[in-house]
Amino acid sequence: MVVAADVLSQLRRGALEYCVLGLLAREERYGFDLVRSLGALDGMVTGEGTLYPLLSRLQKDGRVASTWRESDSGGPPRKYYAITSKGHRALHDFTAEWGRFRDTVDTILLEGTP
Amino acid sequence: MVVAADVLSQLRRGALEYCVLGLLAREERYGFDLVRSLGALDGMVTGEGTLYPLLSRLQKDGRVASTWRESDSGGPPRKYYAITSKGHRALHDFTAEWGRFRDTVDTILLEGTP
DNA sequence: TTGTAGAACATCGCTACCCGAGGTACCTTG
DNA sequence: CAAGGTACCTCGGGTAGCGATGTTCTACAA
Repeated sequence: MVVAADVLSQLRRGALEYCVLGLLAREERYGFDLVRSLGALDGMVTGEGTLYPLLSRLQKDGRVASTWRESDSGGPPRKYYAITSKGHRALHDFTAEWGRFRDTVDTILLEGTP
Repeated sequence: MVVAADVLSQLRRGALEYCVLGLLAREERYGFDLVRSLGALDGMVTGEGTLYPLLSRLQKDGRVASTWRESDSGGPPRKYYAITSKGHRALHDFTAEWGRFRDTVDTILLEGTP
């Protein structure tokens, strides 16, 4: 029963998807690289079993587009993902939702533990 | 396919539990009242089908304790929930986790959409 | 040449939990 | 007594994160 890990696992739900879009909004990325990047961020530890299905979902919904490209440093080819205009719109909408949600949670937590 | 509602539904996961603890940290509450209070908060719309199982879980884990009390304005008896010391500790720990998680998401979203 | 290691992709089954729908009991009011 | 609001609860479905596992490709060492 690893408490903190489980708590974060639930917190990531819904947000992780848009964090990936946020990273892709800056530059193209391939899946394995995203796993490592997210793993380095506080509270965003993920594995491939999470990210690959997530990326498939994003592509299926047209929020990202992918292109295969050879690795520049050996190894198997990489699948690069780029955000689409639909993805940009989704990210924009989520950012607004997130702001409201975040403020609500902050208010409840801070007023609850004075 | 109601987009915003689904997004929020996922976001609430994990956080809702501690928002309830946060509300209970201020004063005792009964379930139905919590449903109405949360419904009035931005991004926290919930139903009884969400809240009652959640309260049962909290009690099972010893983070809240309940006492039946008669209604002071007619109607069926109410089950009042109070936060326990274990609940306070859990809330405290989560608040720290939440702070880190929130900042990480904020950073990614803001840097992604300049 | 073989084999070992790492990079990079993918899928499967498990689990947690949010949610709508439905159900029961209590009390007041007409 | 019937109707409606209050307040409790349960069930089934769906979604998404996660560990385990598998596959392919390249580089490099023995």
